[in-house]
Amino acid sequence: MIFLPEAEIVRRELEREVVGRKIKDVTLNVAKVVARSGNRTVVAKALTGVKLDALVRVGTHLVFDLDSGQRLVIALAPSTSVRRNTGRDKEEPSTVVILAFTQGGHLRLIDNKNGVEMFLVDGDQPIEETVPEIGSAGMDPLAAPMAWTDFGRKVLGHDVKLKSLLTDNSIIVGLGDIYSDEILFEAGLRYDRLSGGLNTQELRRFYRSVVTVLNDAVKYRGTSIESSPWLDPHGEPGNYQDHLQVYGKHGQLSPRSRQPLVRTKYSSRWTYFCEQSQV
DNA sequence: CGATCTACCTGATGGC
DNA sequence: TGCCATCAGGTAGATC
Repeated sequence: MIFLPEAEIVRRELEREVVGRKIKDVTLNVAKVVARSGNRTVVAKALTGVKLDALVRVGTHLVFDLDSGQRLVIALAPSTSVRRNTGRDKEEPSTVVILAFTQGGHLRLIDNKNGVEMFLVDGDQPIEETVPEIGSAGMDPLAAPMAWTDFGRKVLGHDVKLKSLLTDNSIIVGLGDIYSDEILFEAGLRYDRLSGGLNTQELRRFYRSVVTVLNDAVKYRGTSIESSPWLDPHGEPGNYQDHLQVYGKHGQLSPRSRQPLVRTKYSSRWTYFCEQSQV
C-alpha cells in the first residue's frame, strides 16, 4: 500500500531514474485509468515522443512537467504500485500503464483495484487549478516545511477524534491506520481525544510526532507488512515495519509504560495503543 | 488433497 | 460536519 511516505520514496526514485527520459511507447491497459484526458488513443498519442522534464509530488499526486508544455499527473491510490522495469521484464498481473523510454527501461503502474489515475493537464496554469482535488486536499506533512500555524489552526478548527483527523484526506493527506496509530503513540495522545480539546503543549507534541514519524518512515524506506504490502520501484520492501512501536503489537509491552499494548475497534477498524502513556 | 466458501482485512465513497 | 454502512479485491482458514 502506498501512503504519504511511500509516495515520497517513489518521487525520489523517479526523479533520479525517469526525469530526463523520453517516452517511446505507451501501453494503456485500462481505459478508466486515463479517462480524465480522453480515451486511450488520445492519451497515448499525446505522450509518445514527449520528454519528462521535472517531477514534483503534491500529497499522493506525482506531477511531471513535459516538454510538450503539458503536465502529466499520476494520482496514486493506496492500491497502486509503481515499478521501474527493464523492457524485458514480464508484465505483472494488474499492470495498467507502461511507459517505455527511448533510453531503455519502463515505468509501470500496477493497480489491482484500478484506483490510480493518469492524466494530462495544461502546463501554464497552477496545478491547484487544473487538478481540483489538489487544491482542496489536506496538509502534506512531508512538504518542507509544513507550517506549524496552519497545522494548529486545522486541528483546532475541527472537533473530531484524533484518529479520524489523521485518516481524513481533506485534513491531512495520505495516512492510514499504521501511521496514525504510530503518530498517536509517539505524541502520547489517545485515538479518541477530540482535536478541538488539545492544549498548546499537546498540539505541539502532536505536530512534532506527525513530522517525525513520517520522516522516519521515509528514511527507513516505507512500511512493508502483510496487511499493507509495499515494494519500492525496484521491488524492494521497506524497513519501517521494524521500527513500529504499537501497530500490530497488542499484548506486547509498551516501550513507554512497560504494560501490554491494547487493540480496540474504532469505527470498525483496529486501533493499537498504550492505555497508560496515551491520554 | 484440492477446490470452494466464508469471514474479515484494507481505504474510499456516499448517505444521513 | 462527522459518522457509519457499504463497496471492492485480496487472503487466511475452514469446510467439503
